[in-house]
Amino acid sequence: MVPGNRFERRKQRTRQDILRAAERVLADKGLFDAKIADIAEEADIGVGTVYLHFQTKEALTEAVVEDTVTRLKDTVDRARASVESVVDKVRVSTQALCRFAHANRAVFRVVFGRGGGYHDIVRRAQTMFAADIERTLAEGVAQGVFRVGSAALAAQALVGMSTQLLAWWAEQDTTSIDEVEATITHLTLHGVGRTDEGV
Amino acid sequence: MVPGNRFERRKQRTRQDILRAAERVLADKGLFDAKIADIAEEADIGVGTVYLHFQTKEALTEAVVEDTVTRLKDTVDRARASVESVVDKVRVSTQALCRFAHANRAVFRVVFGRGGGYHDIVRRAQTMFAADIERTLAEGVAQGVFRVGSAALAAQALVGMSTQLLAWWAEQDTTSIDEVEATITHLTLHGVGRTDEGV
Amino acid sequence: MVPGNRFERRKQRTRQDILRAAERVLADKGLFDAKIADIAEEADIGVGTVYLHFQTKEALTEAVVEDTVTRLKDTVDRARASVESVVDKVRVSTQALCRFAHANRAVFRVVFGRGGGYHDIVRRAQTMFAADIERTLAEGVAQGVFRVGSAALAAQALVGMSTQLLAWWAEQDTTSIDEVEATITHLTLHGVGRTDEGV
Amino acid sequence: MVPGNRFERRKQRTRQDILRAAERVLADKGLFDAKIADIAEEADIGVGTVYLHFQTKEALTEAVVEDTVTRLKDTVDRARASVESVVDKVRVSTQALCRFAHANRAVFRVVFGRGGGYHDIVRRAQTMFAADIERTLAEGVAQGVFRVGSAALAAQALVGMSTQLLAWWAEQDTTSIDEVEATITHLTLHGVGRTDEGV
DNA sequence: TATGAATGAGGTTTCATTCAT
DNA sequence: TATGAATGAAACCTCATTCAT
Repeated sequence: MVPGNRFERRKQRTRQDILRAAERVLADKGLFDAKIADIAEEADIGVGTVYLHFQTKEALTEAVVEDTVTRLKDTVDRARASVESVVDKVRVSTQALCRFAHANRAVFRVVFGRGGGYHDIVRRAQTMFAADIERTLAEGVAQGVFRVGSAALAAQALVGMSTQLLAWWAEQDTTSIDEVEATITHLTLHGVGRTDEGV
Repeated sequence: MVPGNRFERRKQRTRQDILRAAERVLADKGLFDAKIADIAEEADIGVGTVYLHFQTKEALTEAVVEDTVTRLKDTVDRARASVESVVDKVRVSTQALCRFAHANRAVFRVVFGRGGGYHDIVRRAQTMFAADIERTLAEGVAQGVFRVGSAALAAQALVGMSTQLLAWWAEQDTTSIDEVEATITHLTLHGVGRTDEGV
Repeated sequence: MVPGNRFERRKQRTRQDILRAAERVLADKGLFDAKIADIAEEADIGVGTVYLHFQTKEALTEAVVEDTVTRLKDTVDRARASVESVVDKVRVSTQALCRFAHANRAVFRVVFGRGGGYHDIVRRAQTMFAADIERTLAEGVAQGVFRVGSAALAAQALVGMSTQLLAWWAEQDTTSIDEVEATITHLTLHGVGRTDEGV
Repeated sequence: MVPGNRFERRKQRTRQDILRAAERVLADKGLFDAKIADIAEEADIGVGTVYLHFQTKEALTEAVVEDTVTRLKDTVDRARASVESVVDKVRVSTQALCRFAHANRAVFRVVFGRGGGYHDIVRRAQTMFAADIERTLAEGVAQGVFRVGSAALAAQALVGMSTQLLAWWAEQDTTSIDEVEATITHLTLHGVGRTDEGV
């Protein structure tokens, strides 16, 4: 009823159109070869309209990245909160991460793949994820379930491993996401070493 | 002695000057904000001279990356060849990688850090490293020392873990390279799990 | 009373709102940095509404200038008509000009200050003022009261002197308008020369 | 002989080419409708070359204005220094100003005409000229030759009168520069009043 | 071989104007 | 009549590459 709402709704829809178009174009051309004109054309709007919604090209790409990172963090946080044991936390957060990558393959490639780390926001995101994992690791160590030298370093390493492997996976077509999930989970919990020695 | 040789030597020296200058500028400004003019100035030569040695900017950055990757691969290969057991191969190649990162901090940041994966050559390098590790893993599995689902996936994951952690380390100043090495080795062999349960 | 009148009155009021807002914005940002969007916001209306009242940006700024020039000319004309002698005409028209500048400082700065002469309308206005002054000068010369080489040139020069000095005055805060008036009047009638030599 | 000199000479020649082309284009199209591309074409060079010599469009127009103002000030200063009496100083500096305007008609129109005052540098220049004149006026007053209320205000007014009249003259073709000079000199010394009353 | 001024295609960004509601 | 999101032409500026010296 209120006119402001109608305008506002339309504006928000256009904003979402731009974000989705940007995701597609960025995934297609990469973070540095994507031109604003390409994105505008993909969204089927004028170039000026992009600047009505985002102050600079930088701001647009940051919005794409931030949008993705926020959704991913929500997903992983919810998964982690749904279980109790630290081992389960590792399992389900890995599962959530892989499922997200599977459902958002193109944009995942943009954000965590080639050139993704170029943006501060990705680094901040990795730091956030690492902080969460560090807490779980510390808890596991306290419970005598985990053993790591430095929880902080280990967390950083595990985030690196997961994102790199998923970025690699997202670039090719020969591996199922389930295999990736199994690999991450197994390496995280046991590394490459045998754990059945006494069996 | 022959004049041709003297010219050739001078030419090679200039080429090396450019490569070293490029490493510094790339590390300083990043892969996309580094201008050819910056590199020429850092090398204290004219811009035109750069184009006498490298056909395009792309060729120059690839040369920087390739130079680094080649030296790194030599180092790791030699280390790996110096020992027999698969566990030792993991240990010494991790050690070699970390020492190289320590000795080539700036350029390591360029090649494996933010935006590094943007270049095909880095991806090819990661694939090469992964292939070597995959062979070691397969050998270890055959010996009953290692246990992994897919050696190929695990190798990719371990390369990702190592390079990401080292890239992170190279950006900051609070962690010693030895801690990093210990973390990578431990996670690779055991993950975060306890392996002394029966002890 | 008639509906048409009410609409008409409202329309005229909006038009005046836009003109006043334009004066403020133009004075604030200058003739070339003032955006239509700025003016619309200052007037608290939509940008589209501006175009219901003025066909182009040019038309709006011309309206601002013309409005000011018209009011100024009315004021000066009335003053000039109120006295008889040519010397008094000089005195009172200078006085009227200064009082107008004092009462319309911001818009005076726009119209006669920096960049003002960019618009044809200002040049036409100066020509109109100059024509009036020229007539007074010619009359004074005929009466043997004034002595000038070319009344046309002198008129142009006097208009330039007055508007420039007032534009300068309008930009700063250290001089009273009365001093300015005295200066213009004195220079117009006597220049910098002593006129009391024989006294 | 020294290569640097040859490069430097060529560079300076291009710089001058650009400045001259800019003067022509600015005079032709005005300070705000002149595009960098127009100037580059007029100078018969690439657009990039303009930016090799001037950091921004603003810097280029400032250079044009500053160049003109500097030459003008030199001319007037030299003229003023060549005579002793304050009345002669008024005469010869007016003469120098008019001759400069005559010899640099197009660029004079740019700098002191429509839109010229938009640039700070023009305002600063007017202030400098006014300061010189103020000193002469004060000297004349001390000698009992001149009579003004405020030397500062009078100086500002006289600068305004001269530049405005010359800008007007530069726009049209019907008046000789000598008439303009005579008018400025006469108005400056005597205003419009008769000074021969007692004769 | 070395130089660095010159080039110009191509990118980002602005803003007067339009038009569907 | 009023609105403000949308438009796109056109401007500024960058920088990899060339070329005359």
